[in-house]
Amino acid sequence: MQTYRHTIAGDVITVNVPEDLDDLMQFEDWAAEASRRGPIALDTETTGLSIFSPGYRLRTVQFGDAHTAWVIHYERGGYFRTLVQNLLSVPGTRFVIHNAAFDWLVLDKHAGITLESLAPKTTDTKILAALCDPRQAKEGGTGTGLKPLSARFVDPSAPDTQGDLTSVFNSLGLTKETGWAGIRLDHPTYNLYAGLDVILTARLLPCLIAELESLGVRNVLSQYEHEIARICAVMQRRGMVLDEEYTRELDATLAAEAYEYTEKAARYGVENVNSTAQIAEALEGMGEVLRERTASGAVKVDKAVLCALADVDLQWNRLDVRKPNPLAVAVLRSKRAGKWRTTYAQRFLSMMDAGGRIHPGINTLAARTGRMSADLVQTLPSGDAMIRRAILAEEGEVFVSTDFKAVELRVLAALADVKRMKEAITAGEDLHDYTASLIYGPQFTPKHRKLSKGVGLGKVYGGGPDTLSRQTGAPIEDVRRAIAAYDRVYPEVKRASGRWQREARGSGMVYISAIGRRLPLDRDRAYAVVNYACQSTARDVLGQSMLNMEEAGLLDNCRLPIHDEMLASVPVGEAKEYAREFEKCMTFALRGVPIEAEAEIGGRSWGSLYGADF
DNA sequence: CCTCTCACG
DNA sequence: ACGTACGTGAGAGGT
Repeated sequence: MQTYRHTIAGDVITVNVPEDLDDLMQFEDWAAEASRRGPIALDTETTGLSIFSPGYRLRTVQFGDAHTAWVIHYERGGYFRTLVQNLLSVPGTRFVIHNAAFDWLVLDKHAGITLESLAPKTTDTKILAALCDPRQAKEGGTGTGLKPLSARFVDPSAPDTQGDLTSVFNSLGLTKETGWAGIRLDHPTYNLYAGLDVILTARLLPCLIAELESLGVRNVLSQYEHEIARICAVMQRRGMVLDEEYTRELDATLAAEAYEYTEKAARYGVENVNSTAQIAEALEGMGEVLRERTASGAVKVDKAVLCALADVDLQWNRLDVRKPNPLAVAVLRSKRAGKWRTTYAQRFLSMMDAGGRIHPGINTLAARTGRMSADLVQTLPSGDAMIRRAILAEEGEVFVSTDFKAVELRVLAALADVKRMKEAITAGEDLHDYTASLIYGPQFTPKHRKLSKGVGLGKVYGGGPDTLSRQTGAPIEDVRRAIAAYDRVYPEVKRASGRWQREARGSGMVYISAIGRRLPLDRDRAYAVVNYACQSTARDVLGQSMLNMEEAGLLDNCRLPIHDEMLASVPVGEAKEYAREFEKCMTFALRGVPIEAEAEIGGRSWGSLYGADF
């Protein structure tokens, strides 16, 4: 047995690293005893973060309580492996994990322990921490990482070992990326680090439970978040089919386009199309006047500035108000091709698993409002189907996308009890149509509706005329008229904003959402409470729908939640029936206000829902 | 590591 | 007193 001692919060703790069968039997005895006392802290060390990439390995599995950690070298196989699998399969043994979804998926994929079996036995300290304070560290919160939480609740010096391990990697000629796979399994710092993490997790649990108790956060909210985490982990494990051949062609096409326009930009003296300083200098040399500045005082050279010089709107439609500047055109095209290639095509290929699938990681509590985020696919272009075309439904299936209808506005109508909004919704009127008629009169066009949608949403979140006009492209006079009309028609919104801000000030600048979620406000932008309340409740409306989907047997079809939408893969012959089922799961009343959804049936590729013909 | 830019809801 | 859009992930440049 290798044994390490360390001090945490004044206590000497022990990290045991079993080396033979006798050591493992001691571990077994400890585990039997520890599981009777309470949940066992659990963690894994692996070769990296992309669980589904070829060659990925599970290296160690750690177990522990507040004073003792056991680092089991799973990679050695044999008894090391079977003992871990046995312990994780014992009925009734509970575990506490920090960021459980990651370890669930690692153990599911690489140790044969299904997430369906492990999730019901798990408490996730990251979820508990997010329910105490959902803010990231840079937003003024504690953050929800194990280290910052341990520093606050357990021991201020707890995070120091992290830096030690990075310097060990460096001293071995390894980096932050290669270190996890390359370091020797018996390296002392590696094992100490691995052991400390479970001890910190074990110590964090009672602190966070006490914190939640004192803040009055109900246990059902925590249980609900654990269900959502499990459901999203199932979707992440499934992943989506990548059209590899198409993606490779796309990569080549975008490379050629980027090359062509980078060359053109170079003729005007711009060596690097991503350097705003170079572009500004070259444009000014051509006689263009650049008036806009960024917050830090630099010349602003963004898409809006370049589009104006290229005589196109933000959707690249020709404006015909000036002669297009050829450098602006070249920079726009080169930057877009380059970004789309690296951020989408190449990233898809690099993240593809051995079966040709990609697995977007879902963070179920990413935003301060509780909104989820997904890596890899959250922000694929929607105006052009080229990128989404690379992602496919299952063989013999098609994509169905079911969207809520104006969910944030319906939530607002429910929360703030907005009379005319509720009447319009109940009467089956389209809220954005209604806004458009307020601004443009009954003869409004589809383009008017689109502008009105932006104005309507921006307005309720506190946007002013300038911002709303800039964001939506609607003329400023129209925006002013819309704002005046809004305040007349929906006076309850402003009143609710004031009331919610007062409530928050009375409880340490925290607004408590409809389901009891704590939403901290920034003192100097308390008006954001309207956005927080709507965004957060809309997130939980989607969360409730996801529980409904699992109940209806649709979880295996679900692929990705996207704020107000569920993307699903369904058998081509039964698409209509599935579409109705998804709509049903996303339809219910919120304080008497109907929440409704509409399914769109596409083809095999995700791009088919955005205009692609496949 | 911070800033800027750009993609989405 | 008045007015303020909100929330993400990701790549590249520059300090």
